Amino acid sequence: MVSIKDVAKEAGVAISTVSKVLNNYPNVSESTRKKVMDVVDRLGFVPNAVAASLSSKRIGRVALLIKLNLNTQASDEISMQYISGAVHRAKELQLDVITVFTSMIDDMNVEEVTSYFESQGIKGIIVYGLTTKDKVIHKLIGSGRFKMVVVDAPMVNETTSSVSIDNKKAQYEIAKKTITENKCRKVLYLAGEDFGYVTGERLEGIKKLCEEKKLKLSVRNGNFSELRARQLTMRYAKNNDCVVCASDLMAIGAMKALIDMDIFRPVCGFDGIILMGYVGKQMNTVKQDFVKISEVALDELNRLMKGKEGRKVTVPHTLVRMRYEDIIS
Amino acid sequence: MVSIKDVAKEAGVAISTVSKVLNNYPNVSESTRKKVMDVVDRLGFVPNAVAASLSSKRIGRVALLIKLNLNTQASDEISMQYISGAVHRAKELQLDVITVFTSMIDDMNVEEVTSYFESQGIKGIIVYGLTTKDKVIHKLIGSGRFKMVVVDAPMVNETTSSVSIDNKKAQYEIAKKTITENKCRKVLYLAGEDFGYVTGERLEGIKKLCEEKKLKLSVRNGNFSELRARQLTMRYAKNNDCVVCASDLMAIGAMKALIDMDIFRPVCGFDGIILMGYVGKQMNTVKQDFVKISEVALDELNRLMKGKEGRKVTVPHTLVRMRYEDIIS
DNA sequence: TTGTATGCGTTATCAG
DNA sequence: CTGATAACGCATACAA
Repeated sequence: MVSIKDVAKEAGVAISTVSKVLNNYPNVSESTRKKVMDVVDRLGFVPNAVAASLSSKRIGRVALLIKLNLNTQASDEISMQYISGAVHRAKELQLDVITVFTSMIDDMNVEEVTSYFESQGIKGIIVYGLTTKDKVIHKLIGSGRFKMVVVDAPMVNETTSSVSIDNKKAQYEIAKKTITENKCRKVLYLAGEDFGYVTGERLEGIKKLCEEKKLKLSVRNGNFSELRARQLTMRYAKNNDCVVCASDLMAIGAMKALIDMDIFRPVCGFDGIILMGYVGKQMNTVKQDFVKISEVALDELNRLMKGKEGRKVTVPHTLVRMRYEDIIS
Repeated sequence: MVSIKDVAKEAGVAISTVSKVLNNYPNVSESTRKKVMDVVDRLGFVPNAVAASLSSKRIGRVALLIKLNLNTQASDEISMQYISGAVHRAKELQLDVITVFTSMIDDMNVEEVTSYFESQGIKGIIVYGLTTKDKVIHKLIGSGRFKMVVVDAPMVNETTSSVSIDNKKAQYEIAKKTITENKCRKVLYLAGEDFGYVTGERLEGIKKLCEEKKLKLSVRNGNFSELRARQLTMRYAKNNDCVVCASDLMAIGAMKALIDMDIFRPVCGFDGIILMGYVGKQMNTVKQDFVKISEVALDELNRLMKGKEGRKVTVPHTLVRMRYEDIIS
């Protein structure tokens, strides 16, 4: 393995000089800079990230904290898009990212989680899909020990930024579209789980719409579960004109239930996952660009690590209609 | 951050002694071992993995090399299951795993990839979904620089093991089940992509069956693509009695095409992904336990890193029929 | 502008 | 069985 020592020897300079060149220090003459870079290229030297992060208190690595939920197809798809966006952007920003799955830290307390991340040389963390139940993560955010970006949860402080779409607005818009297209008066709304932050925001959206339009609104807790949505639809859809769902998975469950019940009600979802295309019926949904969201999250983390303050960042969304023809490949 | 030094001081022993206790060295008295462990627990000390991997020439870290394929739902699901299995087993084996996505090393040559992994302190790599096109990975395997386990590709040498189900047998069995259930004589087989290793093995399976049963076999290259499968089915299904597919995704494409053509032909798939349950029709398929496969891969890598030789490991599969009722949650 | 020396947290070697 | 001490590869304060 070619190390910085080899480069130094070969270039006839000191190790520290090589280090300075590599890290773009100002006080290096152009001639030695070139001399060193030539050797670096020739030897194909790549700095040892492990050693660097040990030695330096600087930049540090970034962790993507991902929930591994094997029960639903949808979360796999979303997680993968998040990862893809983050990895891509990290490469551009020259940040060293690692992915950490919540199952790895499930049974740890804050101190343990902190030491775990520190033991990995991590300075910044992106949290995807935080719920109010995740006490440990909340403490982690409060501790200020790491720079953090929380996707889809309104956590903001000195060292923490939040990144998400405008959930309230999106829910308002997609429901409005569906409802006006079908002239509905009575709305069945299947909400997400109590512990999710987006649940409340989306609920506000539908409430605002129903107040404005003077619609009758029935809210049921669908818990982001396809099965639960199916049951609720079976039970309550008949007395309503449409089913507005806080997630695509619930929309799928609702739609399949309606088909089995042999009645028609317009259904709309939320997220824009590919699975929607497989259901056979077209449905309105909010399309979130998860790749983009994750890229923005990384930009934001980069900003925080440069010492800036935490803030709230909103990413745009679109309204779409998912069809099988669009997703097949 | 509490370090090994703090533990040593607190326990009144030398740093090296603490290290020995932590790494289960033989020559440590039971009394000091206990004394040290007490302090470790009390202080909540977690060894710094970064420093450890810098210092040690030993075990080292493990990388999971994952293909990020955003075009298909199916691969997301499979990747996530692989990751889940690996992460879980790694925790049990006390191995430090990191996930690396192929997009990160796409434009590198062997030397660069090697330095990249070395710079991450990686000693062992698990490769998921290798194709014959991945020249760089092949060179990596040949180099013997890392201990490697290849999932779903028959690569075996001194430092490389292969882990997979018996693809030939599985394809034989699922096709046999479907064909005998429906008394078929003419079989349309939609094969995987040319570059995939499993493609050839599965093809052997169906060929063996058709020879034994004296069935007429038409093989088409479906390229693991749902769309391609749809097109091929539209074109060739009418003249055949059934459609045997080398992947679930193709089976879904074929089934949807058949529905649109308004003709019935039994279809069977391969993999056992959840998406199968969403298609509306029940289909036979081979269920691979991707979590289990990944666990086995990690066990195998652990074995290699202990100096054992590479070998071929086969994981059992099952035949199932996927229904919506089974996958909804 | 360049080089020297020290430390990051750990493991490994070798005396004691 | 235990404890100094030298690496590991790199960054950086400080000296030259």
